[in-house]
Amino acid sequence: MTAPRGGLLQGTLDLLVLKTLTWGPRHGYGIARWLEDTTDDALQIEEGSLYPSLYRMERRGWIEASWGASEIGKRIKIYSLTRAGRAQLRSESAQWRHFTMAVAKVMESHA
Amino acid sequence: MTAPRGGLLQGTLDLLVLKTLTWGPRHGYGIARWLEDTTDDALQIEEGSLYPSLYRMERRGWIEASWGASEIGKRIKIYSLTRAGRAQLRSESAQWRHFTMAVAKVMESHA
DNA sequence: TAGCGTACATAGAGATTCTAGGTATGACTT
DNA sequence: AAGTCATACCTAGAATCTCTATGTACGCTA
Repeated sequence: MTAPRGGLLQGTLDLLVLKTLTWGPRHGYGIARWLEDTTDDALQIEEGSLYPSLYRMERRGWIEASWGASEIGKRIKIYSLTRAGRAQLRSESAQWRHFTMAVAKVMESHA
Repeated sequence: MTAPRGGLLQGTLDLLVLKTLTWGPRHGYGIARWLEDTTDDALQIEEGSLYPSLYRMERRGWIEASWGASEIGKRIKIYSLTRAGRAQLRSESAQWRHFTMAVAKVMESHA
């Protein structure tokens, strides 16, 4: 589902997660809640999309994880941005802007 | 993949093609050229993405095709929007705006 | 006749997202 | 005490889309 159509996130999940982590380390569940809150639930973060995404990005060296405990005493896996992750975020941000501007040119075309 | 990440079009190809056809019937190759011209080549429309997309949309009843001839005498397949295609375009347009606005909220967040 | 642009088509690979399950713990309710 | 809910992580497999690579065909031009 590109994005794709199957999925509503259309390939932007990594970008969204990386951006979220610029506000400090967070665990997966917390990232999902923050994204949903920030967008007034316009974005729904499915766990079946989120955890594989986190795993991919960790493997690529964009984020790193450590185990900790939440305020209510639950075991959580805390992710933070690496230097490479910051670079990746800059790159994906630029690509996203470039892409959406191109789509906007088409959608706002007249004639 | 999309959206997707493998692909640069992230699942928006159908939307872009439907929008292109609001300016009148066009053949596949012409749609690709128009999109590239309109976006100053920011979007590259691969034929391996375009033709399957046209097939899908024809099968779904969003566009319909008829054979014709180009100005230089080549056999071309001319697509036009159906009523269902116009409805689909309105729907996908709205979803796209909704989605990009949500992403923008995240990307422009501060804190 | 070699090359280029036009024009359509498809198979298979690659990538991402989603559905649908599973495991575990603590807090709160009945 | 038992049931339910929210928190929290994880994974397999399906679905979908885009891309790479390739093939066919024709007309023009150098």
